[in-house]
Amino acid sequence: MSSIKCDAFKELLKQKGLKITAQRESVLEVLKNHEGNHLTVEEIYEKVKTLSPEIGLATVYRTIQLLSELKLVDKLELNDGFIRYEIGKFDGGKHNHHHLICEICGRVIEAEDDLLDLIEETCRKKYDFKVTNHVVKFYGICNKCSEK
Amino acid sequence: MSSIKCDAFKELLKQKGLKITAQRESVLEVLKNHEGNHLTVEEIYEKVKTLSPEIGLATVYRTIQLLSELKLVDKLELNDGFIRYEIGKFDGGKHNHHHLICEICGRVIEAEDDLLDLIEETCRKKYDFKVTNHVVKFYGICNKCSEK
DNA sequence: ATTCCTGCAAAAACTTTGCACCATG
DNA sequence: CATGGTGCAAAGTTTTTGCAGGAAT
Repeated sequence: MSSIKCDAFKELLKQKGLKITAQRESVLEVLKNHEGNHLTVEEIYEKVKTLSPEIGLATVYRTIQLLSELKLVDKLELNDGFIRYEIGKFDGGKHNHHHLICEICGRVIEAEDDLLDLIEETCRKKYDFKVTNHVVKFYGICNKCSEK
Repeated sequence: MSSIKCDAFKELLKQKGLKITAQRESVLEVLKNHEGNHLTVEEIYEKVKTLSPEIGLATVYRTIQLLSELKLVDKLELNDGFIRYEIGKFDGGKHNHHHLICEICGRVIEAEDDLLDLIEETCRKKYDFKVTNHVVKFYGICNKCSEK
C-alpha cells in the first residue's frame, strides 16, 4: 500500500528525522481505509490491532498526535460527546470539509461543494485575515428524518 | 438580572418541570457575561464560584449539560485541545457562528457576516438536508501575524 | 409533601508519562 | 550503534455517578 498519502507521510517523517515504524504505518492505513468515517481513538485502536496486534493504546495516542501535527489528520467534534479523527482531505491546496449533521438521528453527511470563497473574501477584506483552511458544520434535518 | 435569555431559561425549566436554582442562574449569568469568550469548564467553575461560592464542579458539569440540551449554550472545539462553551447566539431565528482562528497565535476572531445562504440552499437541493444551524471555523493567519 | 438538586466523594473514562527494552536508519 | 519508538503500567486529567441532605414548587 503505497499511495500518495503514505509517501507524503514517510517524506515528512524523514524530513524531521523521525522513524517509519510498522505501528505508524498501520494507524495511517486505518485512517486511510476509513476516510469520512470519523473514528474515535478507541475505534482506531480496535481496527489497528488487526494490522498490528501488539500495538499499545499509548502508541495510538502518540501517533494521532504526530499525524495531527503533520496536518495529515483532522480532529473533529460532531457534538455527540466524542472526539473523532479523520484523514485530512486537503491535498494540493484544496481545503473542503463540510459536515451535514442531522439533529434527529445524528447521521453525518459529507458535503463537497466549496461555495465559501465569498466568505473567505470577506474575512480578508473586513478582518484582514487570510483563510488557509476551514471546517464547517451544518446542523439540520436529513431527508430520512423529514419523511417521518 | 432579568434579560431575555434568563427569562427564556426560566421558561424552559418551568416547561420541563425543572427547578430554578441559584446555581443554575449563576452558571448562565457567567456565560452571559462572557459572551464570545469561549470558556472551558474549569474557567466557568472559577467564575461561578464568585457568584455561588459553595457550588461544586459536578453541578457546573450538570448545568452545562442541561444548557446544552436546551440549546442555550454551544460546545466548541477550537483545536487547542480544550473543550469550550459559550452562550448561544441564535435568538429569533438567527444562527451565525463563525470563528476565525489564527494558526500562528491562536487568536479567535468572531465574524458576524452571514453569507452562507447559498450553501444552505445547496444543502437543501443536493442533499435534501434542511439546515437549522451552522458552526463555521476558518483557520488562517491574522493581521498581526501577517505583519511579522 | 413531593420532586428535583446539590455537594461531596468515589468511580469511571480518557489521556499522558516514565522507563526498560527494541527497532530503525 | 545512536537515536528515537514501543509496550506496559502508573500517574494525571477530566467527567460522571451514587447518595444523603437540602431547596423549590
